[in-house]
Amino acid sequence: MVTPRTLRTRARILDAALDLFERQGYDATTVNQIADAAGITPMTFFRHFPTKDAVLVTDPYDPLIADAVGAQPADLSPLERTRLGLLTALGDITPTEDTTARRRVALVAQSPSLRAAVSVGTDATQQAITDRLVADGTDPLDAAIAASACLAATTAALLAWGSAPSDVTLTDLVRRALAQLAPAGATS
Amino acid sequence: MVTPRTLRTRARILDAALDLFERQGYDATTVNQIADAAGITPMTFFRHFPTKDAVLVTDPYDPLIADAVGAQPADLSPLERTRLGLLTALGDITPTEDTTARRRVALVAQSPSLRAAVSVGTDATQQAITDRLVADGTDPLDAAIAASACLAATTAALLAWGSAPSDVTLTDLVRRALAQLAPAGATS
DNA sequence: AGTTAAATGTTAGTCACTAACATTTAGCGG
DNA sequence: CCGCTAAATGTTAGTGACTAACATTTAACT
Repeated sequence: MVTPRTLRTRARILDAALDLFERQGYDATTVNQIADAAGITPMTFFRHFPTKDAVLVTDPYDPLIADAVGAQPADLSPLERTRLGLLTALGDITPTEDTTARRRVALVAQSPSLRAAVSVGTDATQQAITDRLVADGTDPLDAAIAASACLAATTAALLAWGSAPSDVTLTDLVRRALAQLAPAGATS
Repeated sequence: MVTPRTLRTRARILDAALDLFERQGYDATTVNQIADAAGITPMTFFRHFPTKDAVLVTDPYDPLIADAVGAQPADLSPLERTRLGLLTALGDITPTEDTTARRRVALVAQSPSLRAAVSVGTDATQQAITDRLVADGTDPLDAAIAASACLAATTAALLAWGSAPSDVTLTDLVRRALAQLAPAGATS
């Protein structure tokens, strides 16, 4: 059940955490400090976020992305299908860009331990794409290669976006990243 | 100072850890158990390996790889330089393939938390390659994209190798992985 | 306003990992 | 073979992320 109270508490944790992370760094900030600043107990923190890094790392877009990949013409190479699928999905996702998104990404880009946390999420997305490709008859290894390479390029663009000038859009950077993986002479 | 005693202890820890990981899984195995099985103290474990996952995850090849990338013709695209550099470096690295390598990789492939640990190492390698490309005048984002995409494909091949039939060599799989990132019609 | 389920608090614990200091052990010269 | 010394190990005590079980409060809805 999603009650208003839950949302309020969640928002307060998020505010407190982002603030502390930016002021003292991610590693130097303890969950206890976040809980204190949010006026709650450490236990309550973990009821809203399964781990400390979950405050910064969340991406529930896996099914959407996998579907977009699956919707690409099956006669293309796995890499092309993944590439075009990601570009398509990008259009559906970026509208959500709220103001805190950039703060989050900038923080993630700074800490190696956080990038590890991101990689867990990416791993799930990769698996979703891979499964979808394999279901269409692609060899599992080829599928995993295509998915992981495209996602790695996308992630590189995402992290760069965190510290890019504010007039640079995420969409631009991701397009540029995926363009590098395009077969020579492709236009999209 | 590398004394024989140090090497013995290190080997005993490694044996005990691999054995326990394979029998009970990585997450279900505690450092205390490893220390007990190796006849040492938990503290001593951490003097030989900085973290629990360091027993399985180690790759000191960064400078070698970065150099191989830098040695590729500078008029190629960043992606091509990275791709060819990795293929070159592969020849210098794979001879080290000892019997436990496959056990290690197979274990890593199974646990998400371990793949996160791998990604920390990969991250360092990516940075090394990126720096090298940037030093030659490549745009930082383009460099990061090329490095991360190529490494992601390589990692996918590595993980697949862990559970591949024993007559499949790592070299074959990596070549296949990187071939997918080649411009259309390339031969190497 | 009262009921009740959802949200929070409390307590006690595990596990990875660290710091400071004490103790043992192995490798070395005599 | 013996002692000396530095390297290796042990001990103790602690921090921080995270969990389980149970008690308590709070807010949504009638």
